[in-house]
Amino acid sequence: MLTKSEESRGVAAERVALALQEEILAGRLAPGSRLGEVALAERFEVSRGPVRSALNQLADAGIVTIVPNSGARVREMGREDARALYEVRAALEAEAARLAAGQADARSGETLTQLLGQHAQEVSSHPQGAYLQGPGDRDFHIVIARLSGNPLILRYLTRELYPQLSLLRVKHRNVTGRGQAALLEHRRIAEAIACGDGEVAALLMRRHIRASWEALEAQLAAPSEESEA
Amino acid sequence: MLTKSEESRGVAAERVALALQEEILAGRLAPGSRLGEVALAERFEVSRGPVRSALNQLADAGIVTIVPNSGARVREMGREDARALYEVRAALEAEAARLAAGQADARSGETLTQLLGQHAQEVSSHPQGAYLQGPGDRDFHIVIARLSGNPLILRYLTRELYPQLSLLRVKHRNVTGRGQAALLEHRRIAEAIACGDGEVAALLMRRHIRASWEALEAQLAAPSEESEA
DNA sequence: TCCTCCGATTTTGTTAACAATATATCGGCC
DNA sequence: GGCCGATATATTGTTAACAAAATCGGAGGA
Repeated sequence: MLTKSEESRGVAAERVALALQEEILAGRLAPGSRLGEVALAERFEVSRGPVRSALNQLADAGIVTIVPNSGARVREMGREDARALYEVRAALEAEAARLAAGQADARSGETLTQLLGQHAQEVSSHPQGAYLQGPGDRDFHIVIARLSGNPLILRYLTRELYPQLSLLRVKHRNVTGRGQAALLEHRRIAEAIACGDGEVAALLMRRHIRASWEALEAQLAAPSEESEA
Repeated sequence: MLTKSEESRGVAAERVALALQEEILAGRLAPGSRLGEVALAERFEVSRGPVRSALNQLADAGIVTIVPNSGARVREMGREDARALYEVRAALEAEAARLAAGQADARSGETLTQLLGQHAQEVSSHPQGAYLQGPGDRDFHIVIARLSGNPLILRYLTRELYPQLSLLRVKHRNVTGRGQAALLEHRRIAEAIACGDGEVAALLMRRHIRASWEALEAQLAAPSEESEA
């Protein structure tokens, strides 16, 4: 199962899509920026065909919006978009936790506790720090999605939800910062999964993501946020 | 919010995608069939560009598989694919039910009971009949997704999960046939939503979909099913 | 008889030019 | 001076030709 095979269609298109996604998620292309096809084609030294394909991919990933006969722009996420995103995330990750618990073997719990050990180090070195932002936290959630044995969930998370979450964080730098609390919640989730208790794992995961949402929502209040109709 | 605006990109592409999806879900294009670009371009009297775009859309919807440098085929869904699909469906629709219950106003419950009244008529006219298959049952689930107030869930259901479910049913004609039971379950779900009891609504919805899965899985045992690695 | 290698053919990936649509600018009019 | 309409520009949608890759068939040899 090639990780990149699905819906790629071409080498150049893939290259452009990857590079664009990287730039958008790094914040170098601000939300709302126009993404003209000719400009992109020149920048990446390809034709407009692959650029078109790449833009469609990114539109599916949810980080650009395409208006027919008008063009593509970096997506602007409003408060309602963010809320909907976190609701879907809660549902899918809670399901992932439930399924992972159902398939818990000895190796699974070991993997999780080991991962959490690494995270504990990182958190203690950055006392009130990032944790949640980098690939650190994400790894925990992705590992659980893997353990769930459901490739569809893993695909949705990595290809749509997480890119959109990263896009959300472009506007609000250094969000969260609730590293300690998150780590503790991760521990309890891992424990429930290791015990094979799917119901508890799902419940804790749902709470964990809800807490993450509430932390973000607090920061989402002040800035000017308006989603166009 | 234009219903078709997202990720369409062009009129011809949209037309081809719609027509192809219709043919695939109607079973006229069997799973595994090759979808050569030139052949499709000639059939629809357009160039290969829109055809390519349409195939990418259908690949995102999950009803065709694209192998780079090789081509597109109508997707063949194995047992594991079906299981993963129903797991995701359970998670998303349970969440939709929960959210719908949380936003229950007077009008919502009325809409649901009215819809169920129609369904009851249909079921009684087709005693042991279809119900689940047509747009009949689907409407119930889609209405709940609408009531959830989460456009993302609605989008996933209509654009990815339900097309894939239809594709599953291509192989196994006249599946389910548990119309009476399903209708009863729908009634109880609607009741929970009308009462504003999100937890119960989510639980009942999850059970409902699990029952649907088990009915399908029973029919999935006999036929030769093998998903390529 | 089976395997391997090579070439021909078909199919996808890419490109550049053409057509249609939307956006912006400028002149006229109220 | 402000608003409306027509023209001009720029951008997307589409097409057809070109290039590269993969598949298929057959010839040659073990």
